[in-house]
Amino acid sequence: MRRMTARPANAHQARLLRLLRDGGPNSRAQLGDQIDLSRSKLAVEVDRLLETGLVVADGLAASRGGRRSHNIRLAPALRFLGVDIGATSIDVAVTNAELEVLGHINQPMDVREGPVAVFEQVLAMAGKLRASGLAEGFDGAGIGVPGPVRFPEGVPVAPPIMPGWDGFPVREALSQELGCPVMVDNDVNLMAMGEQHAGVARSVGDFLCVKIGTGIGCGIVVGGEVHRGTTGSAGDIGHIQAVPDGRPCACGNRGCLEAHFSGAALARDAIEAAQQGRSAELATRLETNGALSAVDVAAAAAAGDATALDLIREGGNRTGQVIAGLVSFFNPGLVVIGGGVTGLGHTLLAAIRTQVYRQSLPLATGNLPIVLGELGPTAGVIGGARLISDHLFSPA
Amino acid sequence: MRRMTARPANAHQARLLRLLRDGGPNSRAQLGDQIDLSRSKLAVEVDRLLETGLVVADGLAASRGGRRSHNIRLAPALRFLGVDIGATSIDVAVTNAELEVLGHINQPMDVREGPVAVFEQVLAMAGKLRASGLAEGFDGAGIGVPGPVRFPEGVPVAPPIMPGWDGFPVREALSQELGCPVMVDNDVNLMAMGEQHAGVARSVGDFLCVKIGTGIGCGIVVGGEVHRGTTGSAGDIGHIQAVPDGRPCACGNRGCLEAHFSGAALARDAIEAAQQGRSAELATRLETNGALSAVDVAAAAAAGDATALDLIREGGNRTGQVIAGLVSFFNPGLVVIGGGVTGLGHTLLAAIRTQVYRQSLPLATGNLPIVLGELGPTAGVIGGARLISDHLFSPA
DNA sequence: CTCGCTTTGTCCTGTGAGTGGAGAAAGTTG
DNA sequence: CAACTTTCTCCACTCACAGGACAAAGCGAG
Repeated sequence: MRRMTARPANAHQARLLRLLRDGGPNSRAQLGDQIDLSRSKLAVEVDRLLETGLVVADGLAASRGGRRSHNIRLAPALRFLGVDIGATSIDVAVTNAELEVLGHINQPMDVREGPVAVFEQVLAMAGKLRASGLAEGFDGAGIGVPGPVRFPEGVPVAPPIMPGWDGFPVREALSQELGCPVMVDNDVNLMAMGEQHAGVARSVGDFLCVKIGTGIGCGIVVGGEVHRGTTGSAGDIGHIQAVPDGRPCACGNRGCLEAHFSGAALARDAIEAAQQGRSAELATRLETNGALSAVDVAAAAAAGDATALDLIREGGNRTGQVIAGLVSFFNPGLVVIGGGVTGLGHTLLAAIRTQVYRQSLPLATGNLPIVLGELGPTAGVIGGARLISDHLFSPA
Repeated sequence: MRRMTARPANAHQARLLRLLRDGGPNSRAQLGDQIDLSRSKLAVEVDRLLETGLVVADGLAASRGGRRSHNIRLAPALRFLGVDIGATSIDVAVTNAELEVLGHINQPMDVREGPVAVFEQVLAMAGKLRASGLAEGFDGAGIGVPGPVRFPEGVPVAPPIMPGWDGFPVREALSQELGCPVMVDNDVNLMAMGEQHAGVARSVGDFLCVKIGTGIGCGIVVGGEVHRGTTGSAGDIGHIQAVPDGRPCACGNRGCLEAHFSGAALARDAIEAAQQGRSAELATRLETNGALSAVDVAAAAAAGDATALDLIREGGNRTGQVIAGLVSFFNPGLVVIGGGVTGLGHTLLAAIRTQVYRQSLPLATGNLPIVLGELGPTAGVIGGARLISDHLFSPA
């Protein structure tokens, strides 16, 4: 099947496509209420979109006291692929044009195996989704990778945790393999876009989205747009100093936030605590599993283990301290906490909140919600779909 | 004289006004090269602007091998007022429509004397400039105040160092007194706009402008626009924790950057050093002046005083540490250092650079210039003129 | 000085975007 | 069936804008 060949011809059409994406099916009249165009002009643009096949008119809506309206909706066959490549696993999902997740699969995989191996896996996963009948093909894909990206070209630059990816033409390669347009971004930015589109950050213009997983990063949204920085490394807060003369970090400095709190650091601390006999709960788990991860710490904490709770609290304090600085600096309207370690839940959140509310200025924190992301692992893939749809739903 | 009554009627006219402001006089042909309009349409819009009196055509330019062009320029009588209210002094300047400073005066004054006293002073200074023949009146004024501002209304909110200003309708009050449109912003943002318009930050889209004066603040420019944050307190980095369990700060916390390094903190440290006999140079100055300020420390350092140099270096290190975090987070294309203590010059800059280049990620610092502002005390007033001209030169 | 060339500025017409009103189509309620 | 509502279509008019033709003004060479 030939996929989405057309693109909106002008800003009006782009606007209409986004309205349909974000608001679902709509009548011409309803669209007219949301866009600053006369009914006649609107009708013309809708007709042109119908001609291109990007949108379809199917069926009539129930009457609201007058003539029944035609349902205008985005082509139901449109499919976007959202791919979230994490440090240790890959998420792939298909969405329809409204960015609703139709299917989602996750596979463990170490990103350090390199782009070739990872892409093989991604393509296999995409193929599986297609084979299951959810899509006949993909009209676009948004990919997140755990490192800085030169956004216009879609190429990772100097990514610390994914050697072998530096300069690899991710966008071009995947675009060829998938046969559709591809956009690439940092995984944290994707998460921010996901929460912005369908999560807690709807209708917030300026917010921060802190992702604590294997590493720590922060998506920055200014005026509804992701801020990527001059070299694409904006939001890389894992190597901000959290503890003066603290632990040595892989980056060569000492006391980086990431060295003191992240999925990796937490696991290491937990193992140490277990081996030193400071926590029976963790020791048991270490013995049965042979290893420990953030999930074990969360479970131990849930079981009331004091050491586990301490670990979480201390990490939350460190993180909160750094976030407090960022809040003073950036003055966001919302802070979202997400990523793998959010399983640590309320204990973590409470520690972060305490630090931020105590250390930042009242004016900046006065009305500042600090909340967990509500989309979990789907934030990234929805963000990917959103990224590519924003691209495709803009004037050619 | 009646002042600027007209406003640009559409985006084209606004664009033309800004081109003329930033590029000086221009022929119709040259304007056509810089704007995406046909010559005919351009001519129409220029004619309309000529009718309103906002621009004038005076004289012919030298021939460049063909017909001589008319010089189109902004009305030469247009005057903007830039006002920079600092913690301890007031700067007022008049500019022409091209934002060139025609006259600039400075008066010491403590902002804590409150808005009424300060405005009396500002009006007196503005009157002096007018009386000197530099302006027959003002077409607009941009005011900077040393605290957070609710920008749309032009009202300071919860300003820590200027009690008595909270909620005072600065914009409205001054607009009445001056009889012209007024815009109000944080002084740090004004400085950033000044350096962006006429200083080191020309042609840089994303940059930070750190102002170290009585307090410490940071102007944030994203994509050419000042980021003010949700409550107008963005850039308030003076109360980011720089030293864990450090000195008590007026804000109630400990170890704030501002408590360890700022004009006020530096003066206090210098007096302490003088009294403890750690610096003969500073002691002499303390005796003759009865007090010490950042200027004295700068002079002592220039004279080779080791203690003074140490004070500067340590402050620079603290500041650099905080900036390093912000650089990792924001990934700017430039960092500008300005404000009163820039008299400390190269010693300070070197300390800041060392910390930033050591602590931030190579990708973020790789090509990051860290420089002193080049406009000094005029940055703020030029920024003020820029602020109001941006406002007036936008579609009504 | 005249001729050819260049640059600048003006005029005019055609095209297409966009508005707003009239009214047709399709429904509901009484 | 009449009166009223909502949705959608059609049409005429306005205005923004492009682009070409052309006039105005200047330079340099012969």
